[in-house]
Parts: sequence; structure tokens; C-alpha cells
Amino acid sequence: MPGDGRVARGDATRRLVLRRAVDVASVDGLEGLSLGRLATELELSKSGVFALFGSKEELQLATIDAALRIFRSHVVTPARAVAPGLPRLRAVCEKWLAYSEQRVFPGGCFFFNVGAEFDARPGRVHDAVAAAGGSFAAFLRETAAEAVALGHVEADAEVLAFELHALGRAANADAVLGGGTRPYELARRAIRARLEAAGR
Amino acid sequence: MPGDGRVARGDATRRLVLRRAVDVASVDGLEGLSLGRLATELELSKSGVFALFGSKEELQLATIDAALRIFRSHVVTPARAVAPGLPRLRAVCEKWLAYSEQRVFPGGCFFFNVGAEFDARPGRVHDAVAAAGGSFAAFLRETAAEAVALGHVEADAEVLAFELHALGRAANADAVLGGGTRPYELARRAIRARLEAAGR
DNA sequence: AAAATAAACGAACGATCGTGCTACCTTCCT
DNA sequence: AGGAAGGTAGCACGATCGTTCGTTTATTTT
Repeated sequence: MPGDGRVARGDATRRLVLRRAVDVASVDGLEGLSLGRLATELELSKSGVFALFGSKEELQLATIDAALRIFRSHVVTPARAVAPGLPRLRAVCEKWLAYSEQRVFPGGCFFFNVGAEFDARPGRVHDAVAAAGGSFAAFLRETAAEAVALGHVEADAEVLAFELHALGRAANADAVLGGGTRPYELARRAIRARLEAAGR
Repeated sequence: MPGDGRVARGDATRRLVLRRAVDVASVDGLEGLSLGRLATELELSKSGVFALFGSKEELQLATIDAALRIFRSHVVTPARAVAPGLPRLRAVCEKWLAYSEQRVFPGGCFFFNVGAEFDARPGRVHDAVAAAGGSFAAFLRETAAEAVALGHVEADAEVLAFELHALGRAANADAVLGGGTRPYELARRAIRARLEAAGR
């Protein structure tokens, strides 16, 4: 197999580390990430892991980026494959709830956790987290706006998107903290009622 | 002034430490709390602070307790003073939003942050955080149920309480992470619409 | 084949973490 | 008055943190 050389091996290790890093961070936060812990769990040397990223902050930023890719592949991309308007709006809500409920990240929604962790701290990590969260909120807003523009629902698109986002995050928070699937049921009922009431 | 002795001084120092601890924890989390940092900032000895609580976990539990008292005094107690039913339901929502918006804790809602921090970790701190969050959720549910029972609103009380709680927490999350007061405006609009639509 | 490049390691650094132990000093109790 | 008790400080411990440095190993290039 050609190309199985230095660069390929480096990228493979990087992916290995990042896959573990997103799982660890979803439970213990981006500060709970430690070079030594990652190295031990993956049976690598601490300095080797460090050299891959150059600093802890770079590791945190790379972890956010990796998590964003996973999030998109589970929520945004599947939703984009659905017809615009109300169908896509329903799809993004359902995909998001499934993404949280199935624990794509063991600690629940990655961005919910790290968003709460870095919300009040300045720095590049905060900015990256805010940008990631903001980009999904924007997608949700656009999707809602499309549904309104197509006449599928009647509502203020910005408020509607805010409500749907709020319900999903609350379900994630309650379910991860308290256990059980009841919060997802409540969220689904609320979302269904909200979209039926606004629909025609 | 009699009684200004050992016990009184100990309690005073304890309160001093805890007041700082809740502020620190609301920004940097309960793990970000460190004995050394508290001691330095308050110009106490690290071992002195340590001796006050006996362990870091006890400090974390005491911090949760202190934050809970502050939360209750800003949200639950004022809401209880309002007439049961829809008025009280409106009051608890508004008091909660004001509590977040006015940054009673510098990092926004204390329990939102530490809830996200400890949601997926086992232990006594997790249990205390879950209990605190659960008790407010129960209060909200009871308040909504009262409003339903009194005929002030027509809805499933459990779903309604879940929705209102979700809107408040989403406003807190978005505002602290992204800045600005727009999230609070969106939440207030959604809450008003939700309670008017259900009211008669 | 030799030189250059990059991944990964091992050891050590200074700092900080939570936690003990000891001593001092003030207050309380008898 | 004197001993007990509690708040507080000082010091040291083992562990872990992020980081730096020099070396080894394996691939790529010349």
C-alpha cells in the first residue's frame, strides 16, 4: 500500500487522538482533556501527543473541529437531504434529538457541554465554540425561514427556531443529567404541537 | 457584640469563601474551583480554606448549597409571593430571566453551568446538582399545574413546564455565550405567546 | 547509499493540584 | 486560672499538569 508513510501515519494518529478527545471532552470538558490522560489511554507518549498539536489550546481547537464534523454528519447533512420547508424542519429537530439520545458523544451533545464550559471565558476556544453553536443556530433559523416562506408554517421564523433549539437542548440537558428518555418524549410532544399549531 | 468568637468568625470566613466560590464556579466550573486560587484571592492560607471544608468535594457541595440559597432568594421566593396560577407562572419565568440577565452569578445561571459540567459524571456532586435542578423543575411543574387546575391556562402542565424551562435556559445559554440581550427578548416573546395562546 | 525529514519517545522542568501534619493563637468552658 | 477546642497559618508530600529538549526510528528525497 503506497502512501502508508510518515504523513499518513501522522494523520492516522491525529485522528485516533481526536476521536478519543471528543469523547473525553463531551464528558469532562475541554479543560478536563489532558495530554497525559490521552497518551496513557491510547498508549502513546505524552510528548508525542503534545507534538501533534503544539499546545493544549490547539488540541482543544482541533477537538472542537473534529466534533463539529461528527455533528454535521449526524444532524445537518441528513437534514439537508430532506425537502425544504416543514419536512426539513421536522427532520433537523428529529435528527438532533436522535443525535443526543443515541449518545453520539458519551456525554450527550458535545456543544452543549463545551458551550456551557466556555461561555463566560474569553479566548480562542470560546470563540470557536460560539462560532460552532452559532452556525447551527443559523442553519436552524434558515430552515425555519424557508418553511415560513413556503407557507408551510405561520410564525416568526427567528422565534420559532429559538423555541425548537431550546426544546432540543433542554431534552439533552435533562436526559443526561437525570437519566431516562422522558425528556425526549416531552420535547417531541412540544415540537410536534408547535409545528402542528403553526402549520396549516 | 457577644458571640463574636470562634464560631462566628468561622462562619464569617466560610461565607466569605463561599461567596467567592459560587462566582468562580459559575465561570470556571466546580472543577475550576481550586483551594489555592480561592486562598490567594481572599488572602487566606490554602490549608485554612481546606480545613474549613475538609475536602474539595465538600467545598463543591457547600458551594452548590450556597448557590441554591441565592437562586431561591432571587427566583423561587419572589415567585411564591405572587398569587397562584397564571400570575405566579408568569412571575417565576420573569424572575428567572431577570436572574440570568442581571448576572446574579457572573457566568450566568450557576446551575446551568455546573449541570452541564457534571451531567455525565457520577458522584455526590452530580447528585447534588441533579437534585437542585430537579427541585426547581418540580416547582415549575407545580406552578404550571396550579395554573391549569385554576383554569388559567389550558395545557399539559408537564409539557408546559418543560417548554418554559427550556426557553429560559436557552436564553441564558445564548446570551452568555454570544453576548447581547436579544436571546432574552426572544425568550420573553415565546413565553408570552405560549401563555397567551394557552390562556383564556 | 547518503542526507534530509518527520513521527514518536523518554526524561526532565517548573507550576499547581488536593491533602496531610504541626504549631500558634484566640476563645470557650469549668 | 487553666485546660479544651476551634480557626488559621506554614510547610511538605506525591501526583499531575503543560511544556521543552534531545534522541531514536522510519520514511522520503537526492
